[in-house]
Amino acid sequence: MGRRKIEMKVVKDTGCRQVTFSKRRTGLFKKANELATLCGAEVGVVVFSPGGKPFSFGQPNVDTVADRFLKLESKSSRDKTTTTMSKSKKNSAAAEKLNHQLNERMKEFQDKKKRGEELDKEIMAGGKAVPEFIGDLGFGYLKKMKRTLQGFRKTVKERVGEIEASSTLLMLSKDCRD
Amino acid sequence: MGRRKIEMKVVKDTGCRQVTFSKRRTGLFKKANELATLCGAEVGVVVFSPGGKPFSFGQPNVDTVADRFLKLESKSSRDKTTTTMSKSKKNSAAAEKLNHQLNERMKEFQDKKKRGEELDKEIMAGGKAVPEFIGDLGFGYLKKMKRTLQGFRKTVKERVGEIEASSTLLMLSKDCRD
DNA sequence: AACTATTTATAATA
DNA sequence: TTATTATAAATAGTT
Repeated sequence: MGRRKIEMKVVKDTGCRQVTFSKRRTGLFKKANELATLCGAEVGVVVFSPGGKPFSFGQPNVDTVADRFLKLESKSSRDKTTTTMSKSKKNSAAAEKLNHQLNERMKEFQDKKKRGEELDKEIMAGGKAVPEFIGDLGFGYLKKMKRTLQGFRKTVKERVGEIEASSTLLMLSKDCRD
Repeated sequence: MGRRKIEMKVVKDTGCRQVTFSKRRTGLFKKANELATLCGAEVGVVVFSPGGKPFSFGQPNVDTVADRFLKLESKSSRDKTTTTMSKSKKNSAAAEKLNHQLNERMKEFQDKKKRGEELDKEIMAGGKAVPEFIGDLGFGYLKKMKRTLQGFRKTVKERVGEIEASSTLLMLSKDCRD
């Protein structure tokens, strides 16, 4: 969207990143406002700069939207309050919750993927830089990181199994074949 | 940004407004993600459709960002980092940061995993409850969910491969064998 | 759900 | 920093 296409990774140059942050924050808020205006939707956006400075946009205002969302979340995690809902409504709500969780997880993984790529690049920088990089860390730290990575791999693998099971269940149901 | 320029007021036609809402919501979330990615910023977006359905995007996740913002009112913090670090210190710091992030995400993941298991139990409650549950959802929704699950599975599988690669790299280095 | 014709956002530049 | 401008990206109307 400019003179050149840019890679979707952190902008290295600090000054450039600052400018990009400022421009894109403005653009994001403008888009949020347009969505609210055109569709009569409530929209809340909160941005923390890398330096930790908060910026926000809200229609009708951020706090209202954030509160509404947070209350919704805490309510949906306590299903005891839904005793007056019809069964199909409850199921829909549960399904929506499941879908939301899946979306959240997908985003997490996208993020993990990206960060993993960054780590790889960092490690690989300069081709033979790996021993250097690792050399700077210390053995104790490396061992800890190794365990961390192993644990993480295990978690991911377990989760893959669970997802397989869940999705297979859903897909096995009739009327769900395309 | 389309065949014609449109007025910035609520779109009258219901169907058209629905389509606009969907397209622009997607666009807004994409922009939010780009801002977070390019600038290393935390971003949270919450949208309520005119019908009251909630949609959200968050980096690292909406609740965190929303909480941080809502609790901000009484606090202000700032930390200037030293720019005179040695290379090895910088690398250590970077690695530690990465590790910290990884740990944080693992915690998040464990939590989500637990919640997912609970949800699975809920769904499975009564043994034969699944077909019933699915019956209430509608085919269109199921198809969407199926695609979501398929996409998620693919992402997870890819990520497993990447994790393997990254951790193998680290583990291959000498002095890191226990 | 795809597909363009346009508009809009923005990366590089001044 | 602010303004300009050449391109990339988003999307309104269409199929």
